This record gives sequence, structure tokens and C-alpha cells, in this order.
Amino acid sequence: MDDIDRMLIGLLQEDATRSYAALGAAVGLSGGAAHERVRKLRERGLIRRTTVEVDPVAAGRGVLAYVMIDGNAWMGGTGEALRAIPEIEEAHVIAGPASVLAKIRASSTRELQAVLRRLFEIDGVAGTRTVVVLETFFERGVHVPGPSGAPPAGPHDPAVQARRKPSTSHS
Amino acid sequence: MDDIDRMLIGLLQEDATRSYAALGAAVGLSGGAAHERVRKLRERGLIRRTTVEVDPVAAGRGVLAYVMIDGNAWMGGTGEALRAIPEIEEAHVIAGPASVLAKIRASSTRELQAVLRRLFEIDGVAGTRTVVVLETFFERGVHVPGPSGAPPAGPHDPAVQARRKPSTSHS
DNA sequence: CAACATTCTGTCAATGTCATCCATGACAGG
DNA sequence: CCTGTCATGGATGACATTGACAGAATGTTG
Repeated sequence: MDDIDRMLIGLLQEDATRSYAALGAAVGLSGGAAHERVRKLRERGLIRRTTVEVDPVAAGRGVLAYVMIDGNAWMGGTGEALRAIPEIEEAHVIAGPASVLAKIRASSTRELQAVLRRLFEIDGVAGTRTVVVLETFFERGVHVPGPSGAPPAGPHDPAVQARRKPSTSHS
Repeated sequence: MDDIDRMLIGLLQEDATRSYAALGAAVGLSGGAAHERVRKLRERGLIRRTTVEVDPVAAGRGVLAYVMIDGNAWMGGTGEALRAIPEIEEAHVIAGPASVLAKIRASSTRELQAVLRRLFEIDGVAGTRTVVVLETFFERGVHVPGPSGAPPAGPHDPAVQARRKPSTSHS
């Protein structure tokens, strides 16, 4: 996991349709080497999968809301129950003012209401507090931290560096 | 935008490395036809882009938190100020108990604290309430609604149907 | 400490697969 | 009947994928 790997991930996050040749040229490597690195990144699970990003509005999911869910029991299978609701895009167990936080995308406030109704049918759900999103500034992928800035684990410098500084005379 | 388009989007969300031939076979179309449909979906902006999904933990971003930001001014350029912080993955203007909701991924609680400190340097930020995520049930892409279930806009049925049911003898 | 072995990662070239384009044909609606 | 839309099937060139080989970094041994 060096700088080149980080650059590759960044480039693929921007546009995963890039050819390996272009990818290699961008990081100062041959196409084959870039291919091999990306293959290993997938193998190691750092890159989970390749997917497409869908426009929520065009897909008829123009209403976004976050819901804090209060629970009165331990909610064993809550994760599965929430996963079964397609409008729920994320669900997390949280520490703080509620038990679970869910991200909901609906086609209308009316459908949002229907989803909330379904939440109450889940065992252990005692209450909900809904936060409606008025405008989204941005949504983006995970930022892969680089060596400059803040070191990932602490203030020790593992002296990672690019394995080579080629006189990259790519045209 | 018919059922076949929805299926194509769903398949591509699962795995965008699939070949167009496989894609076509899955929906009962030739490879060329599937290619043309996907091309139009991109053109229309329904598919924004192709990207890779990165494992946050492997990328050194094991700590996830949501932060509600209170503002005392109108915060004109707040969106840009938040975008400049790479640890912030999403930022939304919300209606309710705060002005802005941000999703933050940090490598440690210490780094999370550093991000919070940076938030207070933004003009108009008066306070924050942080919700730390203990466990993530799931995170997934936008669900594209189908005709069965709840119609997107209202109870009118445009009578969309598959154009053909070929005897797809794909091996 | 030096010579060697091992391993990792790169370049280059060959090959098969696949994206992409084009001409043609079927179907529905005006 | 004519026209626009959409699918098929084949041709072609680009690209993913693989294998052989080379150099550097690291570890091992005398």
C-alpha cells in the first residue's frame, strides 16, 4: 500500500472505465503493472467491487432523510429487518441519542411516511426522530489518506515512498 | 425507462465489470442492445459514473460519525468549506435540530476530534453534536424502484412491459 | 561483512475476449 | 403505407489478461 496504490484507487474512484494503459500512464507505470496492482488491491479487499453511481433524483428518489430509531429491546435481527426495506440505504448502530441511525431515500414525503410506518412494525422499535434533507452539498467516496497531512495511525513516519522516480517521458 | 433498464442498473450496481454480452443474456437481449441501452442511461445522466467501492477499514478510516452542525449565520460558502475537508464524505442542509448534517470518516477518534476542531474554524459554525457509529449494518446504493410496489409519482400505470420474450437459449 | 538466494514488482509482447460500430430487419403508431 | 424506434448479427479494432524475462530490495548463510 504505497502512494501509487493510493493514486490508482483515486483514479478508479473518479472513473473506473479508464483503460489500464491510461491508468499506468497516469501513475508512471506500464499497463501490465497497473493491472497487476489493481488485481492485488481487489484481492486484498481494499477495492470491494466496481459499481455504477445512480442519480437518485432521476431514479425517482428525490426525498432524502435520516431517521434516528429508539429501541426498547436489544433488537437482534434488526439489521436484517432494515435491510429488507429497499428505501433504507444505510443503517448503523450508534452511540448517543438513539439506538440506530438509518438513511432513507423515498420518492415523496408520502412514501417516506410509509417507510416510517414500516419501521414501527419492527420488533423493539419504540420511536423515531426524522431529519429531512433540504439540499445535498455533496456525496462522495471514501477518501484514501496519503502520507502527507495526517498519518493514519499516529505521528510515526513509516518512510513509505514511491518505489521509483522514473523520468516519465510518457508523451 | 422500463423494466429492462431497471434490471440493467441493478445488475451494474452489483458488478459493473460484467460484459455486455452477459448483461444482455441476463435481461433477454443481445449484447449490442444492452450496450446501447446502457449508453443511453449514461447519456441521460441516470448513471452518473462508474466507480469502485473502497473498504473504509482497509483504507484506514475505521471510525465513522455523523455530526449535526449548528449555524448562527447564513453560511454562504459552507458547502465549499466542508468539501475541502477530505474526511467529510457527505454534507447536507437539513430541516430540524441543526443546520447541516455531515458524515465523517476518520482513522481514529483522535483524528475525528481534529476534524471537529476544523469545523469550528468555518465561518458561522456555532456548535456541533456528534453521533458516533458503533457498528454498520449495511451501506448500499440507491434502490431503483420497480413498477410493482409503490409507483414513483402516483397511481398511474404506464403499461410498461418487456418488449419481447425471446426464447433466449443462452447456453 | 559479503556473496548468494528469494521474492517482489516491473517491462514487453502475444493472444483471446470484448466493446463498439454499422447495416439490416421487425414492430407499433399515425 | 410510411416512419420512427429498437433489436439482431457480424466485422473490426481496442484492450484485458497472461506469460516470459529482468532488476531491485530483502533476507540468509558462510
